[in-house]
Amino acid sequence: MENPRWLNQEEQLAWRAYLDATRLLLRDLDNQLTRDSGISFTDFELLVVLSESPDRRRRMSELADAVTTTRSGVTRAISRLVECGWVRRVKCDDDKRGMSAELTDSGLRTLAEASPQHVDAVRRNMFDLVDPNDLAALTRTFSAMRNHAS
Amino acid sequence: MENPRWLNQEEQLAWRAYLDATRLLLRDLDNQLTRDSGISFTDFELLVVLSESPDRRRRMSELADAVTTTRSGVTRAISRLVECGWVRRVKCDDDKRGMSAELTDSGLRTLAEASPQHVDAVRRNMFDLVDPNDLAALTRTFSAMRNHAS
DNA sequence: ACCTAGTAGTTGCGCTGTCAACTACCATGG
DNA sequence: CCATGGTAGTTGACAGCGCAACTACTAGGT
Repeated sequence: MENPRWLNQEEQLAWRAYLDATRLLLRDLDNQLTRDSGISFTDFELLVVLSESPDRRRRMSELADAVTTTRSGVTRAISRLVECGWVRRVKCDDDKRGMSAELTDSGLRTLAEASPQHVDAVRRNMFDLVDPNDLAALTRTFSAMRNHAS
Repeated sequence: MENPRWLNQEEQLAWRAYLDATRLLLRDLDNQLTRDSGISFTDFELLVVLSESPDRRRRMSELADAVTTTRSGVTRAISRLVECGWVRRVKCDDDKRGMSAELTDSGLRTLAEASPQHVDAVRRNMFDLVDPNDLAALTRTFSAMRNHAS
């Protein structure tokens, strides 16, 4: 690495703003959810994925992919959610190793109650601040990054 | 909250891409740093801030602001860095409550060795994938978000 | 000078997340 | 039909982080 390609002025600006804003945003969203609905952000995301799944049910490993975490992370998160009565563990019949998580009615209700305030927070702290002409640039950039990391 | 302003299609796309890409990127950078240089990403950021400070020295609370963390987070991180010999704790003489962290020569050397590979990773996983015309949009957006959260 | 409200930093605690190791199971080839 | 390499999920050990409580100190008003 004899000739490092340092970031130029503008890239540094973008980089720091991105890091700072993201950390602030994620902490904020987590606080808002915990305070208003007693759910952590990660748990909320899992509930969302489950609610959008056929039969409100999804394999553990698919959940891990869907929210970009490890399998063990999902195991523990689902354990929490089961504890709360929002999710049920269901054995797969086509793969005896497999486990699915299934959203309960209570979980769906909780999600429905938490969602409006959450979207509102996402709007206030992000999308209300995004110039409409810039939205496509964000999508382009982060899609490219996600695909690259895949 | 009788009329939640749900995200539209494009906003949802942007939102998920942003979340996924960011998590992947941060994990990746942390792994790269740990593997290649034995430093975590948070610790690295602190070393950078210190290296840019007058006398390579900075108050604890300023460090917390600079990297968008809590004070307790900084206390523990600095303890780790002191343990490694990369940072020294220095009492403030103008404020007897105060503490500063000071980068040691060894810390500076470590930082200098780690940086090229790190910037390279940041480039490969982010800036190489950003259309130059989109960079300003990123800066605008995240600066606005940071200011809003402040 | 003193009292009080506030700030700087640290620490105990609990929570969450990751890694590596483990068990149970699948699936392919001989 | 069994052996073998790979996959699904869980768990134990462990590290990092945030909150709240605490100590030490500052600063402004009286």
